[in-house]
Amino acid sequence: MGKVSTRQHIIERADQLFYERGFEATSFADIAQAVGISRGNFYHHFKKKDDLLDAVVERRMANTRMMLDQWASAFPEPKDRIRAFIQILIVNQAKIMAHGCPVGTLCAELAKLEHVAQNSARQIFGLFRDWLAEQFRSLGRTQGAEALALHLLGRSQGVTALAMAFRDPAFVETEVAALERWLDSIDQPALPQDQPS
Amino acid sequence: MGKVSTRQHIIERADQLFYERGFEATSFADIAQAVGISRGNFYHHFKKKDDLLDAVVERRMANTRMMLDQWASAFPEPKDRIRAFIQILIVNQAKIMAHGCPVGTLCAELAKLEHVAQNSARQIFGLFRDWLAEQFRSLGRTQGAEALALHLLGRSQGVTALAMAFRDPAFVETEVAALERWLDSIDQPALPQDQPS
DNA sequence: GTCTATATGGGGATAGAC
DNA sequence: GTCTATCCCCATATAGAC
Repeated sequence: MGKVSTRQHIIERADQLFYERGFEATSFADIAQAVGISRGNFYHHFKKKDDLLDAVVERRMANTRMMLDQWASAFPEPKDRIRAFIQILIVNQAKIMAHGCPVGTLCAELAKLEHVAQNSARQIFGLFRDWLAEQFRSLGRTQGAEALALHLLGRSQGVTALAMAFRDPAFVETEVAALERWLDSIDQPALPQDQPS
Repeated sequence: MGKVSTRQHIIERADQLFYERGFEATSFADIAQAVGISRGNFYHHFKKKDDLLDAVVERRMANTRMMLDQWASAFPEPKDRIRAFIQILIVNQAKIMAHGCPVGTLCAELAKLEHVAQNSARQIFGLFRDWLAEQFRSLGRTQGAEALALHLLGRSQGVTALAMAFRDPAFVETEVAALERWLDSIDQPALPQDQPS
């Protein structure tokens, strides 16, 4: 407690800078300066930039899991849990208008670089997809749960993309309201006690 | 005719490479090689990389205008025009899964770089927004036309984002079908001959 | 207009002293 | 674990011959 390790400190700052400026555009000099260490010290903790990227992706995975667990604890109702997901767009509105979605923009950048870490980055999306699908299943949508999850994930990605381009808070709020109406309109079938055939 | 100017050739190749690899990740050496000229010759045509970016954005603007005009000529019905927009996701499916949307990914990259060309890039989105809004207005949606346009633009951006991350053709097709159902469900009010008050 | 140098700077990465 | 010093490469950009 109190003081985090230098390694952890590097990962945190790199996470932030990769998000704000992008992976490639962030140099070791940038991170070293943000952390307050020399560039040389850097290589004691991470041999290659890709190693650091792996650590950052791992951190984001862990943080995502924590956030999803927290929502699950805080909200017993699946719809409230899904609403919490939608509300990220409002809670992080300023950051999203400035730098987009951390997951989406990283995946896009790594795809263009044909970077090996593409697969790990996509798994963060996978966490959201699976968690959302679980909530839709709890709502009785046992069949199309994954499609619903991907639909919602896509809708939120679309909002972040245009939020970044146009920087219009009103657009974000309009779309969030539309998403919440969409969620409310999801029919909640009676619990299937008897399953035909 | 026949042979395009070297300048034009550079712009075309840069356009393609900026899309496939990203703006920053594409070097003059890459473009020079693709065009088949020396790096030195390059600077005869463009003093700075940013000048080339401007030219590429201008080209994309012009190409977008041409495409929209072409759709307007080919389809008299607004719904068919909007359908043509939605169908880009199918027509360019392979490229989108590999490199995303050319406009969205460029805007995202420039936003992170805090690049001055951000404003020009966003105007490409503006072309789509305004053209789509006009189609919705033709459908009788005189009030919420722009919101509908942004909604559709956002939905399509969301599809490209997840298409790039998951590379799942089935997802794209499912979402395109959903978008077409959404479009069909847009009520087409009777032409407002008498306007209250 | 096109080429071959070349200048200059920044990036990732290493060696080795403390 | 942290530092300074350094290597090497590649990027943008320039100068000047053809």
